[in-house]
Amino acid sequence: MSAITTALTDWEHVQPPAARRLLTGAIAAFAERGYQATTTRDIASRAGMSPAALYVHYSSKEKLLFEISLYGHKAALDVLSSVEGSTPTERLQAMVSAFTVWHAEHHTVARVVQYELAALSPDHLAEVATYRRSISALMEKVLADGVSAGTFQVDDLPGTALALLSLSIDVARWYSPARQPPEALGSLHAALALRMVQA
Amino acid sequence: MSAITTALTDWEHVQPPAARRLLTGAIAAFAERGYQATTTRDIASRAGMSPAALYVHYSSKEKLLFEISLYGHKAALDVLSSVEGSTPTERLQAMVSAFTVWHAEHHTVARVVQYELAALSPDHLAEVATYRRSISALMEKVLADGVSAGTFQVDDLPGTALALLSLSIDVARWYSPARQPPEALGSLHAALALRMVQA
DNA sequence: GTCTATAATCTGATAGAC
DNA sequence: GTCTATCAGATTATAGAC
Repeated sequence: MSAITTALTDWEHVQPPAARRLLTGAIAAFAERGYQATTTRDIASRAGMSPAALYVHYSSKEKLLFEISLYGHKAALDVLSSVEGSTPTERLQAMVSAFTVWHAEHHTVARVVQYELAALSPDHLAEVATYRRSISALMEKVLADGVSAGTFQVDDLPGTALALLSLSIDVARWYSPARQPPEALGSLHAALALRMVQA
Repeated sequence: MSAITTALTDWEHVQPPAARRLLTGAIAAFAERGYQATTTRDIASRAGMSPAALYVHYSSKEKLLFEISLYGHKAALDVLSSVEGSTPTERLQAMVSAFTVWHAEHHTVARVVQYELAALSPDHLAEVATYRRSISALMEKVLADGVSAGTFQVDDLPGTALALLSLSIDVARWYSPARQPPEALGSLHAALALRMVQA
């Protein structure tokens, strides 16, 4: 597990602890009810503080969302880019599996990353959009490699890449830990993905 | 096109016209910014009315959301259940294609249907949940039929059915008419779906 | 760095005239 | 059935004491 992925798991890089409590409280609240339905009082009370204390650590509610979204996007990109494998087949399976596992394991953060983009300021949205384009590019690259090698047969490359990402991203919408372990879901999606593109 | 699907396209069954203008305005607003970020003033002004006029036609903002969500769920179920085909292969392709086309063509309503469930009251959520279970059951049925007939090979039936639905549902998240016609996307998804389950 | 208190604004919804 | 006016409460954010 890379440094950034480990960091996302415990958020220990967010200092001081009060700022971390606010951030993890905000993640839980945003994932549960959405950004707009979450109040600063709600976030502060989850962190055991008064509403005013939030503004010592974050200049606004939107800035808190941005911190979560930015770090979440970095972690999601890291998960895809740190995959290893000597063939396109191996890499595609590892990518789809890891991306699905991440969306299941971190489904609260993933929900904020995937469904609260509209609440970001234009500047902040532009910044996370660069990470989103990198994620799409990685998926398109492995498909192109497989086509070149003759192991994949893909008619619509951008469309197929988007469909593969959809499979993992949509996990954030419905996943609940009670349903199944993330790894089982990752294996299923990796197998389905391979069948979708195999020559 | 069945009666309910035609009706969803123009909402002519919503009477009087003032109620319809409020409802279509609410769909646009909810899809654009989400339910919580949309104000009753916003909805009313899109319909060319004062905020107070909304309450002559709908008893609350949540009731308006429920009307949209309920009818949207009915239409989505209708799209899946009115599919024809003599073999599981034909029916699966037609179902995935039609479900994807519906989510692209009606991506504003679909966004409300798929992403605003948390804003519904417990009673209203329970009512739309019955439609959601029917949708899942239809997808699981066609897979089971294909397995029985020997044309499909499916290891995890509920998981694969959910993955197939995900492919279409996630369209509501990213679709923009500028990107591609709904039918092209439907064909792509139908082809990918078939490869996912073919024996 | 946290608190209490509060400013300034916005929210869903209602009252009553026309 | 639509309007203007408004209520009662909630919202983000700030001021100033400790």
